[in-house]
Amino acid sequence: MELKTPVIVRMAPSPTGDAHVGHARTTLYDYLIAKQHGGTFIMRIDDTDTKRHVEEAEEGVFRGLHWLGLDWDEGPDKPGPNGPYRQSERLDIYRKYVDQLFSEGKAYECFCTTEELAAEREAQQAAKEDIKYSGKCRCLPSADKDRLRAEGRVPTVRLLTPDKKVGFQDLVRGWIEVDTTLMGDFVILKSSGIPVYNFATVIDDHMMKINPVTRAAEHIANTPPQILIYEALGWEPPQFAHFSTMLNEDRTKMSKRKGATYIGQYAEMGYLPEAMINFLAFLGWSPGGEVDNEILTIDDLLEKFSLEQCTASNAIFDIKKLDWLNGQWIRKISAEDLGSRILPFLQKAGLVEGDVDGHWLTKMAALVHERLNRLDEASQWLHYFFQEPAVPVEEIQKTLKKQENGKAGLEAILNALQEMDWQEAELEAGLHKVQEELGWGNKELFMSLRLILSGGKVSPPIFPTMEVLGKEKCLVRLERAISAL
RNA sequence: GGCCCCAUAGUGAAGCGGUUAACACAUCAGCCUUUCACGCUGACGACGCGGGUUCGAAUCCCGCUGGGGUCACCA
Repeated sequence: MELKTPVIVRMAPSPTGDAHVGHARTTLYDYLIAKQHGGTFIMRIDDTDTKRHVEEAEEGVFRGLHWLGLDWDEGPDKPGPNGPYRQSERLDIYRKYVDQLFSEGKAYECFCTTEELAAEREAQQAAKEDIKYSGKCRCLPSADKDRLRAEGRVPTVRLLTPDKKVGFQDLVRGWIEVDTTLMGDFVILKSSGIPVYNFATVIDDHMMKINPVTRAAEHIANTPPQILIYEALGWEPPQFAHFSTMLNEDRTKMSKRKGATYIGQYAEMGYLPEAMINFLAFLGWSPGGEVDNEILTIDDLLEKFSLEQCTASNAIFDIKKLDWLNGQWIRKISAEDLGSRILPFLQKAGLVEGDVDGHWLTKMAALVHERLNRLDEASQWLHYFFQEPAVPVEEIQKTLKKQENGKAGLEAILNALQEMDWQEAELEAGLHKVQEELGWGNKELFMSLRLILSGGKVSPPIFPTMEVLGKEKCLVRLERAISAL
């Protein structure tokens, strides 16, 4: 189905303090759609729920999105022709349209209390009837209204919903149709004078000329009532696209209790924004056909993305694949870049205070470049560059058990090392020479050296490690080990 | 429970009436290797079930089953 032009998309999060991964994916798709069509991307804050509103929460959402490298053309932080961009600042606008519907007889006041409505619903549930508003206040005589008002009741406004079928052509799912008799007259203006989400959204989307309306699948059920509002106002509904839901491994909706759901958490775990974007893009979309490479930059996505290739089925957030993708991205950036990205994690692990010599940092990054899947793993690979590791005496003895003169051999190595030029290549040549003289096997020589220098059995290749560690530290550790044996 | 959406290997997915049903992650094996990785090669592994339609169905239709969403003066 063709996309109507001009393309103006919007992302409308409620301010929750951080960007949910679902927000992030929708924002990414919005961003791509807008850019691909030379359109506009508007950020709008849906904060009509005053009870939940938290200051700074909006900023938190933006921070997460910005970290990913996503940005928009207009929004609360980017004034433009369609402002204001917070629903809480557009209340007058909504009011006007409520009044219009009211005066046209398309909406009416409802004096039912929350308790009465809850009781009504319960009764319906018990009787296994459809759960919907009965329409009790539809034809309330004005005398009754006055009486209720005098009692102090403040009415809500409900839309008079016609009995019919409403449908729409979803850009990713095709035709979706619902019978309105199932939903009853719904509230459009709360008694507080603030419109309900569905109403505010329609007004904003229409005034901002949003097309297509893009959002997650949980909004499918909101679409029919929204279309009814468009129709009541005499407006033409936009095109809609509902993206698949992201699920936990156990197929439940992603939530805080079941692992990381916020972008900020992924940043802290050491994922690269580039990898996150790459990963999120593939959850609910695929380039289709033959793909030679799944490592895509945002520019690649700009070229390949299409609404048509979006999937309608729910997708499980597979963190293992994210890990792999993140590793791929780590390998893709330069060692220097990796170094600067690793630094905060080394600081957080308490290995580094303040700055580190950039050249040295780059060399360390190079050592772990092919070994990292996440940035936070750097500390476990590099700790011994900053801290003296304990001497693993037992492991060293085990490694040298076939050598009667293990200790003497290590002393010979120490002596030879003292004379060496501290360059990777020199060290390699020099140590091979010592190895020949000693007659030790690879494992005996290099594993014991690795144990002594790094304190463990696993490390990057030994020669570059020695070079980066420096002559002094290496000799000291060797001496320490010899006396400990 | 009503309504809506969805359904290809463990996961992400290609496929749009005729294919030996791609590819990627994960898993397993081998190679590479001075440890760990990276890399390379290979293996395992799928059309949820039942009916139609059709010469022919993963592809179209219906039912079932399963999963998800939604039924608020939340968004």
